[in-house]
Amino acid sequence: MTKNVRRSTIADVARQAGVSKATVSRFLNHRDTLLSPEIARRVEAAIAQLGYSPSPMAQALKRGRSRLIGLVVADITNPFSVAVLRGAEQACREAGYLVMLFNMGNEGDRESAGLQALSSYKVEGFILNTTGHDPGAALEAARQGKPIVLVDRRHEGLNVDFVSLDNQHAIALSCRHLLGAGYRELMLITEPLDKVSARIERKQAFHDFVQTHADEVSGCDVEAQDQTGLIEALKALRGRAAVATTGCPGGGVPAVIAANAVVTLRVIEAVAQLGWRLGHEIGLLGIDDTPWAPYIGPGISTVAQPTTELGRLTAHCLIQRLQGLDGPARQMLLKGKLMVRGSTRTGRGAEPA
Amino acid sequence: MTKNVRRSTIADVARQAGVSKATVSRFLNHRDTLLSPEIARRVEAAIAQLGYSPSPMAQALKRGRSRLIGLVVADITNPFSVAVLRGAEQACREAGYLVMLFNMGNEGDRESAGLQALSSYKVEGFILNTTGHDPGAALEAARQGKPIVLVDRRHEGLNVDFVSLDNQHAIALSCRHLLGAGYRELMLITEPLDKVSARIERKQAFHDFVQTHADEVSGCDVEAQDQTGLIEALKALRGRAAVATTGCPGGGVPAVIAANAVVTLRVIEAVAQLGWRLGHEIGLLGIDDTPWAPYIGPGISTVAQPTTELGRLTAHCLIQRLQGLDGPARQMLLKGKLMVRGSTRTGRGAEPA
DNA sequence: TTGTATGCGTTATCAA
DNA sequence: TTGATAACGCATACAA
Repeated sequence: MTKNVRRSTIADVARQAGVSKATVSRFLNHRDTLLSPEIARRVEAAIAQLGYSPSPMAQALKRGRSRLIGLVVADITNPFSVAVLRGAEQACREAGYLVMLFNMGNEGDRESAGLQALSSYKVEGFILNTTGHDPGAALEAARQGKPIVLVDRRHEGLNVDFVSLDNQHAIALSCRHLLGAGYRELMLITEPLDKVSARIERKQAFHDFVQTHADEVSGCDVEAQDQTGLIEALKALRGRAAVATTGCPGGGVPAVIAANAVVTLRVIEAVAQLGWRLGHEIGLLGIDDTPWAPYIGPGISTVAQPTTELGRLTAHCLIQRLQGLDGPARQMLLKGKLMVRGSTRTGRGAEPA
Repeated sequence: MTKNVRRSTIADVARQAGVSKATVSRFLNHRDTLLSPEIARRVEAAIAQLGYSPSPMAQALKRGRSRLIGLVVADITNPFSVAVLRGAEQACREAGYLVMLFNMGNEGDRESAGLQALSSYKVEGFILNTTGHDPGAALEAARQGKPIVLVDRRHEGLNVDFVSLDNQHAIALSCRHLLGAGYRELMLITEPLDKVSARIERKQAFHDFVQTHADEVSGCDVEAQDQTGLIEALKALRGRAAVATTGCPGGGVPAVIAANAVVTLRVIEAVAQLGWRLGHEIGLLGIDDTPWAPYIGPGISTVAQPTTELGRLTAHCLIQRLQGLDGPARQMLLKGKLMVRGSTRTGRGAEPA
């Protein structure tokens, strides 16, 4: 009713229960040991009556720990980041942690600033989905023994738990599917590598596959900068495919693997501009499933990442470390799932339109 | 080099500068008044040497303020929420605030839990994008004088600053466009209203428009629950349109307004299942622009919300309140922007395929 | 203009 | 088993 709504403190509880603050604190933190049942009851009642709950701030000041987890993400615009964030936030919350968010908005050099800001709030650990271009503060945090878990992107020089899609597997899965669908001329399109580990790994995996299947396919890759470059690359690809594989089933139709959802959309745009039809003049398979993938043209084939799982797993790793788990850095790679749709249905078994 | 990396405190600075802690604190907080230049220099040097920065936690404990802003969002899965979050986080960061995130994952009854968790960290104010089904804690916070700003969704009984798309304008814009394109039979499809103000307002605005233009159009609305219900509604709509407007230019083609991006996707799916072509057998206009809208079928016409702006504006409102701005609750409605694409190009002036 | 002392809400170290 | 009491890092009323 009145205006004075000061949250009750440990002192209030102590007074109400007729004991000392120390006793209340003990009840809270070491309930099991050292407590006469009678006093315990009184304290418990007082806490209930006053609706008391300890101030995390004061606890943080005293203990140096805060029940806070810092989450810094390179670009919250990226739907993949959001999906991970979602899983991680949920898992943290369930474990009694709150998430402090720092979004770098793709300014790679602000990473240290973010970590420091978060550090000053005594976050207990970090989940990082960043480039690692600005690793100073991360190394510092690691050195101080603050647990860090990386999602999706490794940092070189930072040997900590790492959770990610199994990129090797995802690419192999994609390539095998395209092979099975009759495509013989493949191209991987990624954003500029820019030292982002996921991009590098996907490209490497693609190279590996093409190398070990050199008798069946040929492949190349492009780092898509601008839309005109992308269009040129696609034209060149189709030229090669026509020459190389005339007579094959599927008649010289090439296929593109888009290394993430952003690229997928750009390829879709380019193909539209060229007036080609997905699944006819060109095959397309995108890494990252999206809600709209089924409805573009004949449907876009994708490899779906288990995004929420990735987020949850990341949080769990961190929380285990927070609870004292020791041991070498772990690496947890989750498998992607192939979603076959119309954009890769040309070729063997399908009649060209 | 060594392991002991204790952040330096105000006491360290004081010792280093040969002054008292109080003096250092004064330098930090009241630099302008009360300071001999000589001492100021010494303190400043010491701070620089030690790389000192104050602990926000300790400050929060002392002042009751924390440079923290609590952001609670109904469902971070929703791209619109993310876009707003992005703008808000950015603006907060620029103003020296950090964001604590609480995602309710669409569990409407956890709102109070979120506010309380955030409150205990002494966040200075709240940005809410929630249903308001569980308003207890919000009312409590407001009563305590903690500023709250609502985005996109009003809470009844909570008379605070509110930032949103101008729903009335967006719907009128949509309707006028459809009218101009020759559509005469309109239908608004929303998610179940569920007391969500944005949905209610859009529906109301639609009714208003239809009423005041009763001589030109007829319209109805549907709350889409499941996919089969949606399909039935679409069939019925097309039936009505065929009967009502034979002979009209555009020949009895109806149009649908999808009240948000989620609904848009569901309509797209339903239309695909019916084997209709967007822009031919049916018109479609969605509220919320998305990166994929141009590439579905002939392109989906949309009304784009200025999402980042909404987020930034929301944060600015809150920060103004934090800086002491008084006065009645404000309402800031931003205009949406019409993006015309192929899904609404049938009708007058366009020849049916 | 500067320093001393106190308290913010906890936890932890001592005695009792 | 419990209770004073001293920190944690900072801001401020008061004294100097």
